[in-house]
Amino acid sequence: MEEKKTNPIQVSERIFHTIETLAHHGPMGLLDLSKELSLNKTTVHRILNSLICMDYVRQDPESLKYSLTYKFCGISAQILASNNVISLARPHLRKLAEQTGETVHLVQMDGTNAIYIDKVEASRSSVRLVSMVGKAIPLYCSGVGKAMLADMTDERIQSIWEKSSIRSLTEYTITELTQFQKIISAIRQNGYALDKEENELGVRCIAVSITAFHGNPPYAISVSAPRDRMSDSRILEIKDLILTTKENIQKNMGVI
Amino acid sequence: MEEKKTNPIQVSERIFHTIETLAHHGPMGLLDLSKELSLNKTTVHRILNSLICMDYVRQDPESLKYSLTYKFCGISAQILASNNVISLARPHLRKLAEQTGETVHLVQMDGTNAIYIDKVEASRSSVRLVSMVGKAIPLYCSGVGKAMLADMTDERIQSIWEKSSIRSLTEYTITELTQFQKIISAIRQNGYALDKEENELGVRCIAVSITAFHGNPPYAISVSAPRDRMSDSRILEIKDLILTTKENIQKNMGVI
DNA sequence: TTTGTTAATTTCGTATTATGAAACTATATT
DNA sequence: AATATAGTTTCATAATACGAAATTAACAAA
Repeated sequence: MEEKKTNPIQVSERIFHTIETLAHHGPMGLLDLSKELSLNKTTVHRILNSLICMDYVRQDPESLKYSLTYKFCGISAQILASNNVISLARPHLRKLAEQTGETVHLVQMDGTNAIYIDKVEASRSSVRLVSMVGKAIPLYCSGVGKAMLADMTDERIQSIWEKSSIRSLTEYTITELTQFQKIISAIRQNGYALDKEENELGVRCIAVSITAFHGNPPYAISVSAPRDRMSDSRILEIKDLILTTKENIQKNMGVI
Repeated sequence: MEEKKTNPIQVSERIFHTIETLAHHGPMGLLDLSKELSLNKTTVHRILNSLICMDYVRQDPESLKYSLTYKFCGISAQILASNNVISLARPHLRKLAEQTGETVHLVQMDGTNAIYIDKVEASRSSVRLVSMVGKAIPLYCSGVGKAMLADMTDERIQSIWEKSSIRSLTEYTITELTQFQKIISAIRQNGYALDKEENELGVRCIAVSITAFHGNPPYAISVSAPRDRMSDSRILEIKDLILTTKENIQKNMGVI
């Protein structure tokens, strides 16, 4: 039984709760915030002023509401810029997006989630959620997640399955381990994974893992499209393109 | 004389210094970090553990080095997603990128800086810095910055000029206020601003402001390209396209 | 104008909390 | 075996963050 250590700095916990709440709700007033956080309003006021001092929060002089500044985006940009896998994979993702005419994603495994670290939108693709980059998606219900899991041992997969909080996101989400294991074997045979509206209704995607080298975490790429543009026959076309892209990226990364 | 209030929470200051240092340096060991921050190593260790508790920092079990997690990118993504100007402008930026074949940026004014809040790369454009989004650039030495400044009063411009820390980033950077004011008048006449390698050698760009409505901050868009592809005659071609884009975005935003 | 209401801000005595010197552990190096 | 280097843990104490209460500000109703 894993027991999470308690946070050694009380304010730290409170500061980041404040930040996360602001990120989630958008601009908020002091009282709303303190109610939401179950903290004394003085405490929240002090925290906000501290964040304002450092330019992470700003208060609108009109409405007096507090909100996060783009300084967080600056930190995010630095983190992403230091990831050379992104710049390495980028040209290949572009080519794939052009070939398929659909949106292409690059994700990195992180705990029980996959995190979108890059995306290339094809010009004809429909407008989807802006700036997915940074968003997390559970491994068990995403094409990219399953593609990465298929590279791991069955024990590892089961351990991750148990740590995940399995929920039906759509009527197609797989929530039984035995069924999931069958799908994993299929992925191992085919070399690619599918997501048929398991995560979001109306969206299908095809994904392959990128075999990482030495200390790197697992990566995966995917091509996503509305169901109507992603028939079973279309999947077979894209399959070849995405597998070639995988080969090219791995060659470029120095994987044999 | 503006005196910055001292931070009302000591740890808060220290926590964000730690985060910023990690963002800048990448993975670091405890002693390196504590030297860099001029803090007791126990203090830094406690801060890091607090951040690890909340999953903002991870320690590599091999090298024992600490680094930031993608959780910051998640916060950044939420901030950007809540900005409806981005999704509103996106289709127009795409069209412009396609028409020009060059990289198009959307920025938002923030203090004495412009912040990149979106970008669309054209397929043929050369690979530049990955994920600029979130990065800040000074107003005085960027096309987008000058485009936004030209919309303001001369007093406001001077006040921002004085607050900025003017430095020559390249041999073409303008560092004299009188010369700068002449350029601003030219922008007001032409309706667009230029950046001829004032910010980065070899890169030229053409920019226009987006007139914002009610409480919104100023925005601007730009087309950037290597000097070779951005001759004076090419600028005249792009000028018409970017001015039309400006009109279209403003119509779409409800500005008359 | 006065009264009531709601929300943000400031003050200040005090309990709590973060601090950091020192001790400890682990690993590598001479 | 001794020395060096880096990370981790402990604990008495000084410093800090806490929050109840008072204050200010803006607005609405009587």
